[in-house]
Amino acid sequence: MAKYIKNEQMEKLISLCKRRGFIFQSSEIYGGMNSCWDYGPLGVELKRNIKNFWWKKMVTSRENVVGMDAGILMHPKVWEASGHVENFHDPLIDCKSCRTRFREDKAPHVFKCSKCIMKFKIVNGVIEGKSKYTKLFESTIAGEPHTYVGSECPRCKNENAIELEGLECPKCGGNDFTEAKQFNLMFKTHYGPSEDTASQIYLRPETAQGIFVNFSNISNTIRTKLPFGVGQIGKAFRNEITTGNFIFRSREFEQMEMEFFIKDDESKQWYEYWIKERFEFYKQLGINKENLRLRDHEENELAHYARGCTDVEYKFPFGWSELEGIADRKSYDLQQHIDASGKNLTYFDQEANEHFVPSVIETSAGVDRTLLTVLADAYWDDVENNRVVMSLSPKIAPVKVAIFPLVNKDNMPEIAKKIFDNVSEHLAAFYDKAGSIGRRYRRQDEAGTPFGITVDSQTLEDGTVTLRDRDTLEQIRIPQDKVLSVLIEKVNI
RNA sequence: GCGAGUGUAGUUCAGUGGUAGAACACCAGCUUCCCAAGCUGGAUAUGAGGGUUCGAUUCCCUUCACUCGCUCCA
Repeated sequence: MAKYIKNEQMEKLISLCKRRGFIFQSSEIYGGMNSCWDYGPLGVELKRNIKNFWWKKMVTSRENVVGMDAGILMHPKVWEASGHVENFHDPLIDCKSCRTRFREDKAPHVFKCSKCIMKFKIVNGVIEGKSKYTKLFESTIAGEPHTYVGSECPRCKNENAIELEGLECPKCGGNDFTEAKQFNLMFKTHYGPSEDTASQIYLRPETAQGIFVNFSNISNTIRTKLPFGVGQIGKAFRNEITTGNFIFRSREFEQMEMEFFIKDDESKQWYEYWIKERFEFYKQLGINKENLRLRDHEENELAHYARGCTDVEYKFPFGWSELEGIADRKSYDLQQHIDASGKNLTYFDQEANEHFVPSVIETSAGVDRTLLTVLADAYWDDVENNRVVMSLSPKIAPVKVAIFPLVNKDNMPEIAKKIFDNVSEHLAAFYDKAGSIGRRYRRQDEAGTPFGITVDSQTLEDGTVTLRDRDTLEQIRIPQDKVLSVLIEKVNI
């Protein structure tokens, strides 16, 4: 039941996005493309406003952060060094009896001893059952399930005795599976017109590597000292096995990433600083803080090189989901490129007179996810007034003000148009004279336009117009020559 | 990719082996002095391809998309 209501909430939002021109399905006239989305007139403005806000907060307003824009196409060796070629795939198997598909390494592994009756099961890296033998075993062996094979039996003490009996379906308990199939998550393409294997390259699966491979270029040109950061916004591509939840997970998406280079002994302080900053960012976007939370990654969730990772999550209608990850990656990424390229990607500390590889704190956010968050958080049914409202923050609203003549006569359209011409040079504005005033207000409520200016008969007498607030419906009168300055003040709150 | 379900105007829903209908939304005109009012008129749909049939939106096949689950992550 609860699930039904949640889906209904998403469907309302998706429907509004299409109706008002925020987001359309890609290639709709050809039947649509699976989880590919296009941003319409309102969507593109909203997205651009979000990216600009991030850029301002993370790059231009900071003394020690600079920006860059790397290409989507990069040398294939970048992805070997980063570990994406090797690790960015999933071995998946299907249970033949219940047809469930899951990751081979995450399935329960059943092991037995070839010399005695010892038998045990590993589920999610933990030994099931707590006999004295399994306890003994747990303390001596750790890691991926396949590393257990060939170890000493804790019961009969025979060396090289443990072997894998088989996997067990976590759903039905069956043990007959299809062969593991590798799913590589990187998009392949060809560089140049000939499609031989030598020309095979990848679309970047993340923007971060563009920053790491340019580390020397940037640190040499900006002449700044540690700590300093490099921010980037751009498209990334992943052949995800499963996509969905509207624009939440798609194969083409946009990231806003910042790599902050530091001395390793300052990592804790900066990690905590950026977690706080990034959480604050979403609040400043106008997101209700009740719907935001931070979640520390468990030890077993962490990549082997990461010291810590914290997610910013939002409570979507489909559940709590990740918007951004803030990670302490130590010096892993630069070191990988040093090893692979043979180039010296170190930093020279004048005071200590030493070269070292900086550590890095990464903040990695999804543009599309942030946009979905903003939309989901702004949406509400104003039942009392029989309307749907998108309470977008004026900072990011696609249109800041709509300007109307109350009725389509008596010189009101001409006056309103004049105000529009003046305002639209400075703010995103919209002019509408058709239909009843209530209908025009409703349309702007759905578009998330925070303010409405209406020219009425009193304007003809004393030169004042009404200023309507989208959320409260309250109206005040202001002189028509003050419209622009009042709006600018309100939008830049 | 696998399994289950679903595809009719922009949206929500009817309906039929024989010319596809409504409500709301949309557009135009009239009207209208503040929150989806009214009047008149208008445009718009059987996801795509194939098969069976005199005739298919309806029956069959394929495909595409959507929803849920497995999985992954920004």
